[in-house]
Amino acid sequence: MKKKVTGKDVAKAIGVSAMTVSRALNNSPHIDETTKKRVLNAMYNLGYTPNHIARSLVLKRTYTIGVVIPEFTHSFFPEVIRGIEEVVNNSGYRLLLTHSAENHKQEQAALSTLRQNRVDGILISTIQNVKSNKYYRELRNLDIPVVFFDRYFRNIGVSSVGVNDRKCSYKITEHLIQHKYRKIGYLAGHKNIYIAQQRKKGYQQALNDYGLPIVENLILDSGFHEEDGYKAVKKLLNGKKKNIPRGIVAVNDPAAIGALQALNENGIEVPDDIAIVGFSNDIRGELIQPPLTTLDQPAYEIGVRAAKKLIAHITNESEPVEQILIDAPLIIRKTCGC
Amino acid sequence: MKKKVTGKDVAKAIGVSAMTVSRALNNSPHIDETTKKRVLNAMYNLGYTPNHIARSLVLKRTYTIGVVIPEFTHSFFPEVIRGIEEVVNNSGYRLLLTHSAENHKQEQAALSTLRQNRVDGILISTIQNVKSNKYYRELRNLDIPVVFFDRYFRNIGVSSVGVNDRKCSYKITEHLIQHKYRKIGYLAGHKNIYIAQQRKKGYQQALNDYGLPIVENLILDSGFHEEDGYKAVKKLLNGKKKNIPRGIVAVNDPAAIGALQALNENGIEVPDDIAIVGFSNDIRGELIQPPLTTLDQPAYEIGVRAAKKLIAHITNESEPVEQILIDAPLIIRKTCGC
DNA sequence: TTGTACGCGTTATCAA
DNA sequence: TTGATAACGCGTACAA
Repeated sequence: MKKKVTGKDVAKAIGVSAMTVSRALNNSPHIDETTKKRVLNAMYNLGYTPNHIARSLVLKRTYTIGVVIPEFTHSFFPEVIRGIEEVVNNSGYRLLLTHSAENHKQEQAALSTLRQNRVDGILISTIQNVKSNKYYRELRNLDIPVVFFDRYFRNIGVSSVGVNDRKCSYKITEHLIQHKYRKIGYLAGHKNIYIAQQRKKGYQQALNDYGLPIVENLILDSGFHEEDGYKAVKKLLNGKKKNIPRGIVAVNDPAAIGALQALNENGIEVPDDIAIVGFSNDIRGELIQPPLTTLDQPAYEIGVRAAKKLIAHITNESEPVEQILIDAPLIIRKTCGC
Repeated sequence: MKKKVTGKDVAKAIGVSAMTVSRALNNSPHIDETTKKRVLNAMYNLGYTPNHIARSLVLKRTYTIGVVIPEFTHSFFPEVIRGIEEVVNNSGYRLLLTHSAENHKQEQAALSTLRQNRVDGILISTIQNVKSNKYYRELRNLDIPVVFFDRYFRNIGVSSVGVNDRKCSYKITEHLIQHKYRKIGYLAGHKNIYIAQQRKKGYQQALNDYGLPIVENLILDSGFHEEDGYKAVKKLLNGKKKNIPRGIVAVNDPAAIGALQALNENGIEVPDDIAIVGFSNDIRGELIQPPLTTLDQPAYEIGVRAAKKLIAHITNESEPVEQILIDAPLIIRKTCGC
């Protein structure tokens, strides 16, 4: 294990001051070209690597962006990170990645880690079972800029980037209605999540706009995962016949996939007996039988937009707080039956 | 934007020295319990967050581990990261994530970034088109420990964690042989990648051990992606009949999935006309028609083992260099036809 | 163009 | 148990 070479070592090696080394490194105009070359040469020969830690300490900027993601397994977040990563790297920043595992304590710890590391800004997608947004309101008072992505809150003075859940949910519900479905049920996500609320509202508004009644019994309690959709449909099939819809709008793809499995197991033909649509364009939706009609949640773009907005906040003190909504295109496959 | 509170501020607020604050923070035994409580209280009231940057500068340790991954889209690496993350978090480290995008320049930049940030160690899965391992040999001479994961080199004095490619490839080839397949082809990955070489060797050795000839024409040039498998099989089907095998061992699942698509498009029944097996247990393998027989590359475990080994190297100067090989269990589904 | 002095926020060391 | 001082590696401000 070699000892680390410092700027001073480089300076000593060629008989200049540490400042000259620093100037060579940072392309200062106040340095002779010849001297600069000598320094650069010596750096290379000695295997010098600038100490970003020390640099950060004096500059009070780390050029590092912190990310908090709630889960890793789903294909969505890795894709978002790819988008973030693209922007961040091209802007000379680094990425410090943390993980909340859908757990409040871990999320707090993650935020604390990022702050201790003095990241210049934070991108966060919150955990799901948020009881109140009081905690997140405080992020506004943090000493560094924050941008929410995918899962967000409005009206708390923090910028966010997400899909236009309400509008898109409306769109896919409308798609079913336009194809003559009338009795349309809903597979709901967690009540406390803003996006779940919005998607439900979109579903309800579509029914409303087309003069269809909103039937509470057709709205099934569920969650965001396969097992949630699976259980909800199992329960539905064991319940009263009159509560069984002709079409189902699911809060997301995993829930739809779980539901589809339950339907398949019970010999119910999709879409002939019951149609079903999802939300998020999970990688499996295309392969499952029958292929799932869904909305393409543009993960990569969400990452890109969120990262850009955050860097704007970092760079420009007066960058306006904004709720950025991205449209999710409809992907028509087989489960809608058209 | 509030000004950041320092330890000095906390000290001043209650009339102690900065050292006392530091001691309270680090659970030093040389501090009075009452004083400690006063300090902790003041920290809370002032909203103090320790500056990890400054701490790292003096301690010469960042408690940060750097990761270089070659790609993000595939489901494999996110899962590895989950494993790494688990270990790293529970050991009081942080994760600095970088991305090489299968590109040599970006990989070098990533390593440079990590070194500049003075990470305590590096986990790296190398890019694919490596011409020589000369570059990676130099990692051994780095001033910090390195551990390869998934894609690695042997005999260059650096620890690594990966699946036992040769043995597992042997195992899945043997599976085909034992089910009476005789004319078995191979969909090869890149020549320069160690794991591709190993998998090919496993395939060849299985043929050999069972007294089957190794026919060069049955070994198809290919790559690691869907389109590579797709093209290779298209070419095969347009070529001479005698070169068409009864079974195909693919270097990995994406290649197998691409190949399967080509077979489907040409009306070739799998497994009745041609059987095919993959390697890596891609999330899609289960859903594709027919479901893919493959080997379950234990991504999470690879991440865990690699992170543990790295931390061992960091903590213990004389931790032995080791090539850790993990077994990939066989997952029998439909494409092998048994 | 180059160098010197100082400070960034923290901790190790030694003295009180 | 507590505090003063120096040091970590670098950049800003100023002087030469």
